[in-house]
Amino acid sequence: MKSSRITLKDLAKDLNLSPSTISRALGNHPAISDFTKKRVQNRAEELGFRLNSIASSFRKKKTDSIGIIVPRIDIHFHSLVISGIEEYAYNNGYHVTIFQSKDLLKREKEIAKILQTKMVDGIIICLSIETKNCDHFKKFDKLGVPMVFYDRVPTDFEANKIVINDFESAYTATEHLINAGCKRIGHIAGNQTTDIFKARLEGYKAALKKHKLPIDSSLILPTNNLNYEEGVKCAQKYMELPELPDGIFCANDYTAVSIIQVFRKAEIKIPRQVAIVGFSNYPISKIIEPNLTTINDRAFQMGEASAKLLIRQIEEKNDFIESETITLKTELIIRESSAKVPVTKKVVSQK
Amino acid sequence: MKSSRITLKDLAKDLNLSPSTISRALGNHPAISDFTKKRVQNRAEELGFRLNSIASSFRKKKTDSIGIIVPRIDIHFHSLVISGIEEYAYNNGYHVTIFQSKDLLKREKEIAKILQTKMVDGIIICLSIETKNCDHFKKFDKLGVPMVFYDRVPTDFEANKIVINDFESAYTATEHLINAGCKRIGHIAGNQTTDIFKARLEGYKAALKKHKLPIDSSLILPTNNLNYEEGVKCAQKYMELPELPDGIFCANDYTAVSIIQVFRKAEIKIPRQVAIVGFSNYPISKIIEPNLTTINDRAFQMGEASAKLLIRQIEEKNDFIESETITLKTELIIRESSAKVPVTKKVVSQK
DNA sequence: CTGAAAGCGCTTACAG
DNA sequence: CTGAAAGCGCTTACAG
Repeated sequence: MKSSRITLKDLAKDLNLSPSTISRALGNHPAISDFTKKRVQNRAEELGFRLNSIASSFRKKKTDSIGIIVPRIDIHFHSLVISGIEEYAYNNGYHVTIFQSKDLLKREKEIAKILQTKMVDGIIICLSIETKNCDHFKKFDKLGVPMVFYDRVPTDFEANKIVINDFESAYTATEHLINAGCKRIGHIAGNQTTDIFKARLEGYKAALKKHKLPIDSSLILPTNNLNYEEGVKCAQKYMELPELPDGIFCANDYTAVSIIQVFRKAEIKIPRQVAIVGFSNYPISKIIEPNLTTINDRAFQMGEASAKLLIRQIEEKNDFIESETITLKTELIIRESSAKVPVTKKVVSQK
Repeated sequence: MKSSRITLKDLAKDLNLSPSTISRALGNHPAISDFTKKRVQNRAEELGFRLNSIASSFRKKKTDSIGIIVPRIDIHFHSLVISGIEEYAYNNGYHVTIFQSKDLLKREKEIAKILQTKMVDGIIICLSIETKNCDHFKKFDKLGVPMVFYDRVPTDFEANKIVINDFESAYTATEHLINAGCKRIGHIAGNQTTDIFKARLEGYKAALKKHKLPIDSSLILPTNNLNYEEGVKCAQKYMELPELPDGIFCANDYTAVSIIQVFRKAEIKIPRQVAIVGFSNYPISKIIEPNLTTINDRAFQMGEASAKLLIRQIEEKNDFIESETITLKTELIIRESSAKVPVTKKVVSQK
């Protein structure tokens, strides 16, 4: 059934040339005459010859493939990152193979083992939420396979990282609320075992301190996953307080949206009574009413930057660089949900 | 820098066994004694030996890899499908390599050529919006590489397809509006060069006919991409009519959401004055107020089914089957946006 | 139950 | 500018 493919040798026989010459002609080797190249390339096209890139990879010890490990593909943030990776990789002759850890350490370890056999040229990873140490990735260092981590990155070992400045972003978001006139600012915090959410909480606190506002722990509500349902619960907790906050910085957009909806049902005016700022610039932030002020976390660019750094490391093999960390500039997108006084639409870039 | 990997031959020498035996022991071949297997496997683990699966694929002419071509990874529907594919593939020993056509025929053709060299065992494809014929995929048939198409599938040649019944789903959605008491039902139609959107329009018309309601072409609004902005324009067009429709079946959720928002701003009551039904069960359909009645299009299951069918075809090589088409059951999820008379939450499965 | 040998389809250092 | 030859790291049909 599987009709046998034409090999490079077949093509060589057909053209009365050696396999060496065919290989070089197809690879556009400078030593081959233009006449021969044209002849070979035309005939290859005619016969529908396709190089067996597995054989080629095997011989060259280079697969032109990048392994990606993400918690889940269907989380919008990760799908944007993957899209950015694929785009950059494609334009540079690489292809991407994707694995989902499902946020399980066990599965992440399994995938790491599989990737060691797949001979990928490099790996891009967002750690699972369960991952506390990166021993299972150390083998890649030994094998000389470069790795780049994004978003949830390791703290226990030197590694290439693409991150945003969560502290600064949170600081900027909180300061924006302060500038809008808020005095009692709450924070819906992400899981405090994860560094990025710790940093967002710290940024929030720092902004309050800077502006001499008290840090009121009753206004800081912890969550596990920052999902919509947890947001609803947080909104209810705020409503049970003797006094509502007048601004809330949420560690992501889902909780921000749920707060808006619960408050609106309770006839609490947004932004007049409570101004809201989210984090991530999810599509819903442009649709929810009022539109949500939020932080653009550069998901697509994070993917591009990850792929770019990884491919550079694959191709340069610069022995003097131990690791690189690239911090992307975020952007505060100001929309209606924080406009205590009506503002014209504007954007504040984090410096 | 790249420390040389341990090969199977090294392991053989270390254990004083032949490479044949090592290969069989690692592959759990029945002819090898349990004692030898244990010895080999333990020593492999000790030395951190990892089989070079490129060499193995090359030799076996089997890569255990599936190529995926989607328009874009960051469209939620596709990210769910990919997630379903990855999940099923992973559990069955395959990995997935993803390419984005960006809805460009030119790029889709490029990717098809690349995949011919990559020696993938099979391919899953959602056609680009520009694709009118599938000549660029015919080569895979010749090479004996199975293909499965989902969602946007070819009509010009026999192929394995995973689809939903768009006609029936649209019929069910429209009939639901009729049962809710609507008499003047509009439809926001998708690009009519795409079969699935043609089918949704036909299903809508068929339901009206069945219930002896007139088909009023002024209520059928065409769009190109069914995006939010087009939805806004459609809403405005409806408002310019001498009389509003009392129900609208939208070919996707984005346009449904935009209609809801524009109408609400104009103080048009939903669902009392106009009932709305969407299509796809996007996350936003649960968040928008009122919650959106919609069709669950089984994106994740579509991915699972695609992978399952593909892997079956890869492994069975049944020469008697020309092609298979699997139609997934959709589900009408009834929420507030269509509740002319208040209903308790329920779900109607398409039979 | 184990081994020797051939070979998968390329690429590349070497030679001319 | 082109070719002969070796070999990448496995697997498997064949032999014992």
